Amino acid sequence: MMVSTKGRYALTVMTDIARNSDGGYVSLADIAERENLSMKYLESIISILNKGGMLESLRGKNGGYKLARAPEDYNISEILILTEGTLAPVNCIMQDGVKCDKAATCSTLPLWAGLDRVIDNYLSKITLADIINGNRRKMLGDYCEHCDQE
Amino acid sequence: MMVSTKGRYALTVMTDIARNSDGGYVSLADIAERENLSMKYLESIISILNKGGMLESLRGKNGGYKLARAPEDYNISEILILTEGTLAPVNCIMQDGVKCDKAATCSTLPLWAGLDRVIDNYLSKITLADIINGNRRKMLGDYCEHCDQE
DNA sequence: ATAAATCCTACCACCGTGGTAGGAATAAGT
DNA sequence: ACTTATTCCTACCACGGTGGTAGGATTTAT
Repeated sequence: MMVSTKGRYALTVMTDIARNSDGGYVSLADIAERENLSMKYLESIISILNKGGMLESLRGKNGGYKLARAPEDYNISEILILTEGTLAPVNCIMQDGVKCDKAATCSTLPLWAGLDRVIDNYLSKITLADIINGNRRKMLGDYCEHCDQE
Repeated sequence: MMVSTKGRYALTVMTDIARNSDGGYVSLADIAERENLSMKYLESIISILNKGGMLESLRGKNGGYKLARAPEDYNISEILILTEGTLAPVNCIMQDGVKCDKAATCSTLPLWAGLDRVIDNYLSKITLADIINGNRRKMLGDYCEHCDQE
């Protein structure tokens, strides 16, 4: 598995804030309660999002978090890369396409590089707004079972 | 990261056997030496491949392993699923598309399902023969930098 | 009989995952 | 000024998977 709870919860947090903000700050306690997740654990994840510039925060009473940009201006790839560190499907491919030292003679490298591209291409084209709006056609593409009826 | 050394080495083993077999059996010691990998560790991986029907084995002197089918009849997805257990990018999607219990109300599930499909679609269309033949166009697709010159 | 191989079981160090705990700093409302 | 609600920060920890290692039993060709 490539995306741990860190990345998944980060996305849950982002969508929760987007849905419940209406311009103001959303408190961590509210998010944790709504999403039924540990507030303490969420704290460590939201801290990454905040330091990474995905959120704006306000301390003290009535404080909380809100999105730094509009939902359509976040792509899923950047959120997951920030929280997970990398989305590379294998250890022999690092960030920014850097290869391992056996790369020159490795016959399987093009496979991993291709897989990496396919994954990043998919995730970078989907936005936070797509998730909030339930854009199933964009997320599931030709595999969407119900898109024809919708 | 989604594919550990288990899956990567499995693929290395399969390509090594395909290239060095010419109908006969290839010994584990030879594979380990050629690929510069621990023979003992490879043993545990090749055992999975063998039990999973990917290989045929012969014990005793002059024994070893050979492919059970032609290289073009293996797709990469099945090799990796056998060795890794699953290729699902997240824990909330299991094998065969089974979803978690919050699936009905989960707004991020279509994203993960879509990602899962994209990955499986890519890996199931590439064969062992493609890797051996260095079919960069198929593996790297539009991202292949050198395909135009080839 | 011997050598060369697969096969089988057991063991282990390390690190990432998925948390928990406690308190310090800050801001708003009274 | 005080209280309350909130973020922020540091430290800690159990568990399981990864990436091996070790030793021997079994099988087959020569």
